[in-house]
Amino acid sequence: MATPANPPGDGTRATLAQVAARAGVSASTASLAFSGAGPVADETRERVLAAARELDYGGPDPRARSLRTGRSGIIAVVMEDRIRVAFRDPMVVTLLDGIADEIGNAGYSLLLLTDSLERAEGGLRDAPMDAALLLGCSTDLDPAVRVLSQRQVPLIGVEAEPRQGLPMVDIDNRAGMRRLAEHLAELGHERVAVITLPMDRDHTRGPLTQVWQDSSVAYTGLERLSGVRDVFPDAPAEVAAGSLIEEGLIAARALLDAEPGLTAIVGQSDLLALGAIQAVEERGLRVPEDISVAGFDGARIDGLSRHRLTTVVQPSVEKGRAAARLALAALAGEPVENVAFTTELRIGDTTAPPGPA
Amino acid sequence: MATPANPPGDGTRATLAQVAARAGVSASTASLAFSGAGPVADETRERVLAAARELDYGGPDPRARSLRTGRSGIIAVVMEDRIRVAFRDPMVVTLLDGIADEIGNAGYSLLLLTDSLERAEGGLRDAPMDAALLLGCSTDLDPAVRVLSQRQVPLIGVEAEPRQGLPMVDIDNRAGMRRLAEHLAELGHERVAVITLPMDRDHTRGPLTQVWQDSSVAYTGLERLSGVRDVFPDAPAEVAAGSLIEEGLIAARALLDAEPGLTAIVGQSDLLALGAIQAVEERGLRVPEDISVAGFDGARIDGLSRHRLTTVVQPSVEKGRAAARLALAALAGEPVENVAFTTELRIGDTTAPPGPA
DNA sequence: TCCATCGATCGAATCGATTCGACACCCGAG
DNA sequence: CTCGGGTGTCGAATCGATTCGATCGATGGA
Repeated sequence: MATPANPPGDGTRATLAQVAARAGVSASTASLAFSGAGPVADETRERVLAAARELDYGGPDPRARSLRTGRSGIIAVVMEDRIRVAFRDPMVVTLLDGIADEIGNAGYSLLLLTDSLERAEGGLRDAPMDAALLLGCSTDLDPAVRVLSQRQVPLIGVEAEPRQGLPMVDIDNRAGMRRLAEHLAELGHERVAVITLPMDRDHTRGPLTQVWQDSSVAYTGLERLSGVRDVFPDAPAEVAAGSLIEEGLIAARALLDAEPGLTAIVGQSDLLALGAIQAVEERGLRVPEDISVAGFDGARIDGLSRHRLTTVVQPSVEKGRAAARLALAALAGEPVENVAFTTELRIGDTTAPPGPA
Repeated sequence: MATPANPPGDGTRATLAQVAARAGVSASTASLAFSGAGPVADETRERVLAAARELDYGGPDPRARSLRTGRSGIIAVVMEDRIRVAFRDPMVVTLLDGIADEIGNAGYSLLLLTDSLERAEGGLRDAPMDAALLLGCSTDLDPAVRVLSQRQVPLIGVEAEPRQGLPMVDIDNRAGMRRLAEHLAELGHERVAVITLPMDRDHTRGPLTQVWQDSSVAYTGLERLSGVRDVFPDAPAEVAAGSLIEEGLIAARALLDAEPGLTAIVGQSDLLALGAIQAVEERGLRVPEDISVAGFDGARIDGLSRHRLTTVVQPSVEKGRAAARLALAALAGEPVENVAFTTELRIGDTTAPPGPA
């Protein structure tokens, strides 16, 4: 205590070895004192911690630790879109929340990556990570998958296209949509149209063409479409440029123009459906009396609408948790298996029997 | 090519040394071949890369690299709330987008941390990072600041309470709100009320009391309040439990009940203001004819309202970029100085002279 | 013809911890 | 009195790269 410690703020961090020296113990013992692994006398531990305090030592360097242990304590989430875009979708946010919570409880932190920018350095190629979760429904993640599996990073997919050797978390998109479609059919609807999620990376709008259906870039969107067409084989579909209210509005306008006899519109997400409601109402029509509208997700969207949307509820937070658990299992060397959640039809007040028109 | 390389998928990553050996060069040369620093003959580089391919080597291990170089390539963002909550605020999302974009361009990745959980391991205490950005307006981040400065991690604050030695990015909350209040005064308003951001960590609702104002837990909220009170010294204020539409709705109902003569409501965020509009309209009153409503942020909130909200626009993405640049500057050893952005009043159609009532 | 220079490569030290095996010591049981 | 079994501590090896200085030819100008 007489000798002045490291001049505070001299820029050079103290090392464990220095702390150990000052406490009069070996580096190994000091390490044990910090990590708690292995037996250390209380008195010794105290001395080490005191020395650390005097030297302003902030604990073992994560870099060195991770080199030695082979673990960085980081799990990455890879998204397709940039944050501003991706996070406008409440499903992405809740999913991420589930992931963060679960890995946080296990002592891991969340690294946010967007694959979009294939920069020379940084990101996918260089960032330390113990595992990665791939978000998104398109095959656009292919390059990311390649880079990361080359790095031998364990990968988990969420709503990704099924792919050899990629464990996944998914929901029954098709069955859920089929149940919704059946609900509409039972109400008596015959002319039903769909607003789909984006079908290509360019986020092109327009009527869904055969080309898109074949190229199968957007797995989730096509699955949900199939669910509706299981019941209404000829249901027309309009592709939106994003899962957003205003996109739903745009797409619904197009549908209302192109399909005169329409009695119901199904959005592939709740936001799209809300946009559709706006489109219907701006024409002076009523929901559900004149046109029924339904969505998908069960998003809790606050204050957006007077209606309680009929929708297919998916357990988004749980999906995130499950994906995180899969990653943790992979890290623990346990076997990982695909996880599938089921959805549930929630009937609100936006669907009703078709009007007399 | 005759000798079989590492059995693919044997679980053990090849090392740079093995690659070097196979290519018949030293490890140093192999390192140079990968990093591009230093002169390497083309032919040699080719041989190294070929060997890497044969051994299925995915590039230098980030853990080892970061130990040696002292850089992890990670910049952390520390938030107060959990993701699900924080990301409902569009300002947080755009801010984060700016940050991610800027640090991404510099080859860094973004680590998302919430300080809330002071777990024994993981997170603030253990995660590798080269710098950290602190988001949020309360002094609740104190423990986080302590832990991180002990670790000698360079810190940058965003909308944080001014604090000794913490470089910051901020906006002129008070001046912006003052200008908005002046706009209302010019229109002839005299009875103006405010809906404030949460004032304590518990997110307590209710009329703003002196206790809250003194404890000064919510820097941004108090600044914005001062701006209004510069013009309307006695403006009553209702504290919301979050920057959400439904919270604005709740708070505005309380204000409308408690303050009969009210002619204008100022929300401290656009979401709060939108809630206020709903509250006004659900009483059969019109905006702006009967009651004017204004917000703060200039958030682009899609499809939420028929109105164009009068608001104070802040450059949220730029704020994020600036914070990121500050962090990068700190890492480069350059001097970092506080950055302040100015806001701009945007007059929409939700403010008008007070009604004849 | 000689020496300074540059290009290409290599050896060895280093980053800061964790961890395995060994060692000394003390206790109680036989 | 001795031996087995904990405890507490230490030494040394190790994780996988980066990087500094040295070496060695070849080149080119004087």
